Amino acid sequence: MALEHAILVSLLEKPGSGYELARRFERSIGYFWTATHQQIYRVLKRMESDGWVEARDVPQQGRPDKKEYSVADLGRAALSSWLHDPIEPESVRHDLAVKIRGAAFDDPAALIREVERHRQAHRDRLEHYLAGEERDFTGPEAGATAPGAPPDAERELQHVVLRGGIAYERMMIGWLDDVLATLARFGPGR
Amino acid sequence: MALEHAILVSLLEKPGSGYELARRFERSIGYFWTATHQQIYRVLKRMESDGWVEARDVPQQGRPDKKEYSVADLGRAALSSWLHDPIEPESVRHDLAVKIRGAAFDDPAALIREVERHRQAHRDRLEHYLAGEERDFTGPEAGATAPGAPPDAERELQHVVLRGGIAYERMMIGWLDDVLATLARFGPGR
DNA sequence: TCGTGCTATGCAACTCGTTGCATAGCAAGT
DNA sequence: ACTTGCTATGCAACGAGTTGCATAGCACGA
Repeated sequence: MALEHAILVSLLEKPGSGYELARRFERSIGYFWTATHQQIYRVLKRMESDGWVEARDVPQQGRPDKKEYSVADLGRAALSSWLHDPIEPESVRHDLAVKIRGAAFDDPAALIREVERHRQAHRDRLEHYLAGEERDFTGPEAGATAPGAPPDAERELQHVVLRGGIAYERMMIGWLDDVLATLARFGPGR
Repeated sequence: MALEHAILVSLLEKPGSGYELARRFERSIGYFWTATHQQIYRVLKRMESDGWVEARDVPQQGRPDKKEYSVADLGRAALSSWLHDPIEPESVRHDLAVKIRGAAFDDPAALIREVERHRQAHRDRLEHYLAGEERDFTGPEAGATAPGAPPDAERELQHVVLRGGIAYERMMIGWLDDVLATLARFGPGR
């Protein structure tokens, strides 16, 4: 399980509340990990009772109070130990691939719309990633780090992960084009 | 949930026992879906009691008997209805990406070996996929289907899914090279 | 004959993740 | 006054998926 570790990384990058974490998991962290607020609150609670993180009540004006979490020494140690443990390469789960093979026993042409919808979703994500790259990772050349910005290593590693997301979306778009061309060959000739 | 649907597709391609299904999930179906024998047995049982599949006892010589499952009408209908329902594009989970961003708070150089291990695993899978493609999808040209072989649509759709696996592995290898180059920049200069 | 290993099926306990629902403060529009 | 919507946290129940263990037949080699 890596959710706790994803939370540790995110809190090290910047402390925040459960709610804030949930929103990050819809954006930058969401490039490679997803979680609902439920799961985040539950895991945060466990992490707090394990001494991995510490909570601090922060009153806010115009909004409900929040609990701001930050990483404790035990959490840093746990992360470090996990980083040094080897993990297995992830196994894949593609509903869409099941559908594509299943289409052989139904109407292949009926799947075209669905595949087009997925292609569009991946195009949207790609645009979103590219906009984020433009915003966060272009501009001041190496060395000229803006004040308050994260140090070089952190920035560079965030960037390479984002490039992974971009490569993934580009690959998917190309493959879905291949799928569409294949499905088209069975639509009319059926 | 698509496990039941993945099982339906696999049984339509060829009837088989729970054990045989588990092995297919380690090979061709495993390109895009994984499941342990536990899950398969449990789901098969539910599917049988729902009337989606039918079991037939098959005595074997030199081996324990097996229960061979095949798809019933209700199962075919359930698959068809699922195929016509839209699904959400899958969300991603990459432990390795968590580690890479986490490396900013530890020793980036220590991650190099792990990334190299993953790169090798993806190279192995790519080789495996390419061998499968060579074996199953080259040779007799379109139209000249061998006797007993699955019909054109089934074959073509299996092939396009395999091409997806190949594209995925190639993308991963390329990205992991990018990751290694990035990590290398922080190893010596740390 | 004893261990190893493959086929074949299954139970029990657990963790992970999702969904539905509930609460509560405050802002802004109608 | 009422509704809508955002921040913020949480419970309860369920379903999906993993892990450890157990059983049993048979083959094969040391």
